[in-house]
Formats: sequence, C-alpha cells, structure tokens
Amino acid sequence: MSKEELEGKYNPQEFEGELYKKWEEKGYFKPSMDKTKEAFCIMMPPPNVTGKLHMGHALDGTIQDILIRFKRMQGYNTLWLPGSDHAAISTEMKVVQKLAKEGKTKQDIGREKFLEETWDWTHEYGGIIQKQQRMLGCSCDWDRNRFTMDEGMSDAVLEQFIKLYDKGLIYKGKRMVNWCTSCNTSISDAEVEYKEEPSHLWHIRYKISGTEDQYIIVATTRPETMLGDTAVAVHPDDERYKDLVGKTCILPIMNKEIPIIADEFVEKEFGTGCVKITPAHDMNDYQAGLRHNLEIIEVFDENFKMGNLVPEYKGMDLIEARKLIVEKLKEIGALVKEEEYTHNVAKCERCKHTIEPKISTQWFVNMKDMAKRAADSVRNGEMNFIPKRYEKQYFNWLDNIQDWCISRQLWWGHRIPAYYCEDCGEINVAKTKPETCKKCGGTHLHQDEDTLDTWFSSALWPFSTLGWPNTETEDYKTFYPTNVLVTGFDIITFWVSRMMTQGLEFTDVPPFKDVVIHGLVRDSQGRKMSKTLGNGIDPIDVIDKYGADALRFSVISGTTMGNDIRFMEEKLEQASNFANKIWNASKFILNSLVDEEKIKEFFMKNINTETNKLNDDCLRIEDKWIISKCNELIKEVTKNLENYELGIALDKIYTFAWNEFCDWYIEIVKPRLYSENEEEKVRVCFTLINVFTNVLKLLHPFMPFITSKIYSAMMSDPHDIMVSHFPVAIPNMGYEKEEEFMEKMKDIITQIRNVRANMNIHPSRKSELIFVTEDGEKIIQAKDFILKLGFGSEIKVQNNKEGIKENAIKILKDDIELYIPFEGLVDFEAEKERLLTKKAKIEEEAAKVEAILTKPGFVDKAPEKVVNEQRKKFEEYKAVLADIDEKLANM
RNA sequence: GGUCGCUUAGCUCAGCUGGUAGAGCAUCUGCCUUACAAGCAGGGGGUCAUAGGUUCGAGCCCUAUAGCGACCACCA
Repeated sequence: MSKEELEGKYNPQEFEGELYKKWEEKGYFKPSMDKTKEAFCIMMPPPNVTGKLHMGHALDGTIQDILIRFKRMQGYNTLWLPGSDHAAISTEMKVVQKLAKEGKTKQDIGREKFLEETWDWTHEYGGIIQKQQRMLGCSCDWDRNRFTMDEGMSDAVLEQFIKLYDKGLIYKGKRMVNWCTSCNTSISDAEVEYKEEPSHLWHIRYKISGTEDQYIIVATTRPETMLGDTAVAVHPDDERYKDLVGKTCILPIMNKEIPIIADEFVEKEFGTGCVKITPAHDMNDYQAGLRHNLEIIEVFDENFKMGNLVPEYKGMDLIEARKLIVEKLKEIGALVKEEEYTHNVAKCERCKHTIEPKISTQWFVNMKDMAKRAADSVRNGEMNFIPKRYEKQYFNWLDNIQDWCISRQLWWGHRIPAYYCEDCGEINVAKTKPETCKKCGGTHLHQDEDTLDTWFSSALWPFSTLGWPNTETEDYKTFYPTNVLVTGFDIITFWVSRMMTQGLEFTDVPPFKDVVIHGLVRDSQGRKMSKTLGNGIDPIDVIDKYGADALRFSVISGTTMGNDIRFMEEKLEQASNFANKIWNASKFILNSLVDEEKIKEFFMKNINTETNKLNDDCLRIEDKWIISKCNELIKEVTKNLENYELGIALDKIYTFAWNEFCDWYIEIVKPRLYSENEEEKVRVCFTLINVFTNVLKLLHPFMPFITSKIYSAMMSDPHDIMVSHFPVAIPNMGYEKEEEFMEKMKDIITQIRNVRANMNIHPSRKSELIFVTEDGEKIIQAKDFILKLGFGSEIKVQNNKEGIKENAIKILKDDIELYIPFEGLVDFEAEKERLLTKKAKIEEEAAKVEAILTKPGFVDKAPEKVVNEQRKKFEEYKAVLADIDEKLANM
C-alpha cells in the first residue's frame, strides 16, 4: 500500500469488493479459537434460502457486523455464524408455481421428484443473498455457513422431535387448525393475516321448540355453515334470553332440534346477542362445542365444497351455496334481516387465499411448561431484551401460549419421524425407519406423510449450528450459549420465544444473553416497504450508487435501537459526504507526513511505558487538547457500543472527526506543518497519526471499507485494521487545563470571525490582535494558529490596556480581553448593531438565570454544583453586559 | 377490545440516571483560504401535541385528553 492508493476522489466502488475478497482470503472472519480469549458469538437469523437482500436484512446485517467487528477488535474470540432457512411453505410454493407454468402439479411428479426439483431450485437461487451480504461487508465465517436442511441440522431436528415425544410433550391430536384452502396445508396462527371484506350480516330466526310463534334470532355472516349448527348460544347474563336457556329450537332447512345454551364468550351487544354454534367450522364455536359437549357436524368435504348433509347442495362451491341457502331461508320466511357488513376474513399470508378453520389430525407440542420456563428466564434477568419494552410482547405470547401445531401438509421440510404399523396401528417414533413395529413386531411400516413447521428447526438454530446434539464439539463448548441475537420485532413471538423454549429444554440455558430488537425500515414517506406498493429500496442499488459504507451509515446514524427507520436519500448524501471528508483528511495527513521513523523515535523517547502517558512537555497545548478529546471519545464510544447505542456512538465519531479534528485541529496545525521546524512537524505528525488512527479504528465497525482502505495506505501495519486493537481510553489523562484553554481560544476565534463576517471584511484583510491578560504565556505558545484562524497580521500580548486605540473592537472571554484595531476598516454602524443585538440576547439569558437563582428554594435544595454553575454564568453575563455598555458609550 | 410506541426547527430524526434544547437536509450571508465547493466561515429558525400534577427546577417523572402507528386477541 502507498500514497498513490489514496489519490483522486473517494470512490467506494473501486475498492469495496476487492477489500472484502482480501479479508475473506486472509481468514479474518474466522474465530481465532484462542483459548485465552473470551468467546463472543452471534448467530445470524437465517434468511430464506431463496431470498434476496432487502433493507431489513441490510439493517440487521449492519447491526450484527458492527457488534462483531467491535468485539473482534477488542480481542474476543469472535464467531458470527451465517446460514439460511429452507423456508418450507415459501420455497415449496415457488416450486409449485414453477411446475404450474410447465403444466404440472407436484402430485404429477411425485414426492421424490418434487424434492429433487426443490433442491435444484435452492441450489440455483440459494446463495444470492449471501453474495449480497458480502457486498454489505458482513464479516461472518462463511466456512461455518449452515442450512436448516443440511445433514447435521436435520439430525438435530429428529433428536428434538424424539426427545419431546418420549417426554410426552409431542402428541397427535384432532384439533381445529387454520387450513389454507389453496396450499392445502395447516398453517400457524402467525401465518394468518386478516383482510377487511364487505359482506352481509344475515339475521335468521330459529323457532323455539314447542311454540308456534316464538323465535330466537341469530346473526351470521356465514349462513352456509348453519347446516352444521348444533346449538344456539346467548350470554348467561343476558336478561332478554334468560328464559330460553335450556330450551331447544328448530334449525331451519335441517328441521332439527338443537339446544339453546349460555356461554360467556357471546357478546350481548353484537347482532342480536344470539350466536349459532357450528363447531366444525369456527374456532370459537369449536371451543364452545367442547365446553358444552356438542356434536361436531362437518358441512364441507375435504375440498371445501358442500358435503352431502343436504343432497341438493352437494359438491357446490361455498359462495354459491351461501346464495342458495339465503334464498331458501327467505322463501321459508326464516330470514328476517339482511344488513351490509364488513368484517375481517382470514387469509393465507403466503398465497392470499381464504383460510378455513378445519378439524384435522395434527401433531402438537405441549408448550405450557416450556413457555413458563422461557418467560421466567427473561423475568429473572438471564436474558434481556434491548430495548426492554419488547419483553412485554414476548410475555404476552408465552403467558397465553397455545399448543404448537408442528405438522404441515407439505413435502419440502423435515419429514415427521413417525412410522405407522400397518398391522397394529402403533406409532413408532425413530430417527430411521424401524425394521419391525415395537409393539407387534410387524414389518409393514410407513412414514407419516407430513413435514415439520419451519420454525421447529429454526428454534434450534443457536445450538444445532454448533453441532448439537453433540455437545462435545469444540464450537459448541466454545460458543454456546451465544451472546447476542439481533432481529426485528416481527419475529419475537414465533422465533425468539421458540428458540428460548427449545434452548432451555435441551441445553438448560437461554441460547443468548441479549436480544437486540430493531425496527422496520420504511420508505421516505413512512410507509412499509412492500412488493405490492413497489416502494421497496434495493440495498444493492444503494451500494452501487453510494457504497456499502454509506448504506451502513445511513441506517445507523441518528437512530435509536427498536425504533423504525425512515429511509432518506439525504442520509446517504450525508454519509457519502462524510466518507469523502475522511478520505480527504487522510490525503492531507498522508501528504504532510514526515518520515515515519522520526515519529516512532519521538514516541519511544517520550512515552512512559509504566503509565502509558507521554512526557508532559513533548506536545503543545493544541496537541494535548485534541488527544484528550479523542481519549474522551474512545471512552464514550466504547460505552455506547457496549450498551448497543450504535446511533449515538456513530454520531459522536462523526462530530468529533469532522468538527473537532478536521475543522479545528487540522486548521490549527497547518502553520506548524508548513514551517521549517522539523521538531514541530514531528510533534504534529505524531498527534495527527495518533488521533486519526483512533478515529479510523472507532469508525471501522460502522464503515469497514473506507477505514480499512485508508489504514492500509497510511500505516506500516501489515495487518488489516479489522484485526487491529480497538482503542482503549487512558484514565486520568490530565489535560484539563489545555482543554479549557483551547475552548477559550475557539470561542475567541469564533467571535473574531463573527465580527468580521458581520462587518463584511474580506479574509485577505488582516489586522493586529492585542491580547490583554495576566497570563499571556499560553497565548504566545498558541500564536501561530491564532494568527491564522483569527486573520491576524501580528499578535501582541500585554497585561494592561496601554496604547490601545479607542475605537478598537473588543472581544471578551473570561479573563482574556482581545482588542482588534481595524485601522479604518471598521463599520461602526454594523458593529453597533451587532452589539445591540448581542446585548438584548444576553440580557434575556441573564434574566432567565437570575429568575432561577432568586427562585425560593433553589439555592437551598439544588446541588451545590448546579447553583455554582448558575452563579458563574450570571456573573459572566454581567461582565459581558458591562463590557458592551462601555463599548457602546464610546461609540 | 387488550398492550405498547410515537407527537421536539420547514423536512427527517437524536436528546443517557430531571439541571440553560441538538444534528443532517433545506434556508440566508460571505469566501474557489495550497485535504476537501461532496468544501470553509457566519447567521436565522423551536412556549419540545394539549391540560393538569410532582419538584427549587420537567422535552425527560405521574395523571388525563387528542392525533398517528404497531402488535395481540376478536369481530358470530
């Protein structure tokens, strides 16, 4: 590497890809496996194997990469393990769609061939996202890349299933499940979405048994299910219907006698307050049916056409049947009212088709005890949510846990390891197909056709990736339990909570210590990015245009963990301007640098190896100031990173690098750099390199490419910045006086600029600067930069006002007075105006402070420090006001 | 219906355990000063949603209200 590397403009496309390749080749992403170092591990939430990188992934990946790079530089034995998820239903659907284009169905080609096709598909489209993650700069160990369907992980799933089954926690049962009428599989509650649809509310009267003209009126949106009604329910406290409870009524069309029951789930206010109960086709009715021991009568066949309860409707489409049944009811006078009504209809999240509740035989996991354990683990602080508020969502789910339906009527996934004996019907659960039935010894066994819910395997992710169920692998012993999980709030329930339950069940510890939850990346108008809206931003386009560093900056700077992020083009501009600034600063430093040996020599000569501090007289005030500021920055950024306050950390680095280091220090130091004084140059270069290196290192986790590029070009370190040591703050540096002085000087210089800007004086017009102070020593030391930044022609320091012209502009800061005789350049009207404005402003401020000070109780109750601060401030204001008055009087 | 979050400069957002309101962009003024015009210097702009309360002191804590948003449950 050399100077030439940094010539020209900042152009990330030129080096980002190349750098990543180098990192990967050098094995920097792999854990050191150094036994003397503490381990730090993050498991990447596995994206869908055929997925493409979207903004959510970009954010997720950036956060994890920042954390892992930070820890790696701190010397931890770090592992960030990547992978992908087989995404059962999502992938299967894509392959089904592909087959459909070829005019085939999955049944046509059969299970085996279908799985082959699907594997081909994952090989063809899998890995795209991983290429994209590389473009983002993700420093994960690709050699440890895992897939939820690979051999080891499939074995872990079998182990999990068998263990839970043997413990009696997995059972097969008849339950009502959500059934997608298009995918033809059960799906979980989480995969159901609701969509508002206009419909009608039909009021139907059922005649009370044994009466001629007494009716009970029910309201329903699904008249076609009435054929399967087995009761009518009212609320037990509903006065209107109290007398009817226990009686029976006649179900129209079917002409069947059904009971009138009381159940709390009925809402008195809704409709007529009476509900027809169809246990076979409604979740609530099903529950009510169980409570009241009602018969379950299925109205539809397995294809969701009308069954043969009433022969004339048999085989009919549901919507069509509904129409006919409504007509029929009208005809027999049972329909009393039909009103417009919009209600939520359950839809499949994947295919958008209607979900029907269906009674079917499925495999379930009894979650009760595991859920309690998982909740308790967070309650007693073994695992923490960041930000904390998200734990409520987690508790809410676990405290109301339902048994987990894990079987899916899909082919792509882990097939359920249950083998049925054709001779005696016994269920044999085993990793591989048993030769004989354990009960009867029969040899005719066949495997369950269903596969497992995707989340069943991803629930094991934090440890199955490390070798579990073998707990003796080096990786498992080193990295489990992991440290942090980074993910979005949308999968707290079905992923985080399941990893917790399974982790505790199988490993007895929570699989991670912290769960960092981030928000959604929204578009510039605050809308969710979605395919249907077409408002999604492709992170790859962003990288192509602005570079990965800019993208990373844009999703971290100015954000708070857990809050949504609004994607703004301006943020990318800001990011790339910042990168450009750093780039140019590095060019400047590199071109001004003296021989590196001299800097080393300087350092060796002046460093105290015991305290890690430099000899007090080897640097000048401004050098000590910036070093001290930088030290403070190191301290704060480290703390912020440890607390996952990434946005705050990045913004602090940004402000320091730009406003303190570039705008002030570099400008301050230029006269010394351009001088012929070799000793001064060495001091400056030492400080520049010292501070800038620290800035690069602090910034590296956030913007890995540019920092690596510059570091390699500037430093003699043959290693990359990503494996260098993260800066460590020195306690009690002891440069408080220098800091204080420099802040004063900055203030004075700002005032000079202010005066000049106000009077419209061209930069080329210099003027004399006369300081009046008791302590001129430091000002003389700082002469060079004060002259340059203060547009001075020469500097005089004296301890009285002798010889100062009446009309000189006066600037006051604490114990320092500065007089600028402008030699005819002064625009007195402008200056007068400026002073008056300033006076008014300060008077206002002073009044505020005075009000605070004179408020009863303040002096007694407020901490002394605060009181003193206020008093000091008040006195300062008074002094400045007196000064302005004096000045005005003389004008 | 339950839970949670948000409301701060024209726009997008920061603001840690209560102690004189910040950034980026936009805007206005002046500068092509030998790293950077993707820049430098200077300025303007906010009764921190509303109403109460606690406190010497509230953007921050408490209570209510309004608007927006999310999640969970459910809508016969």
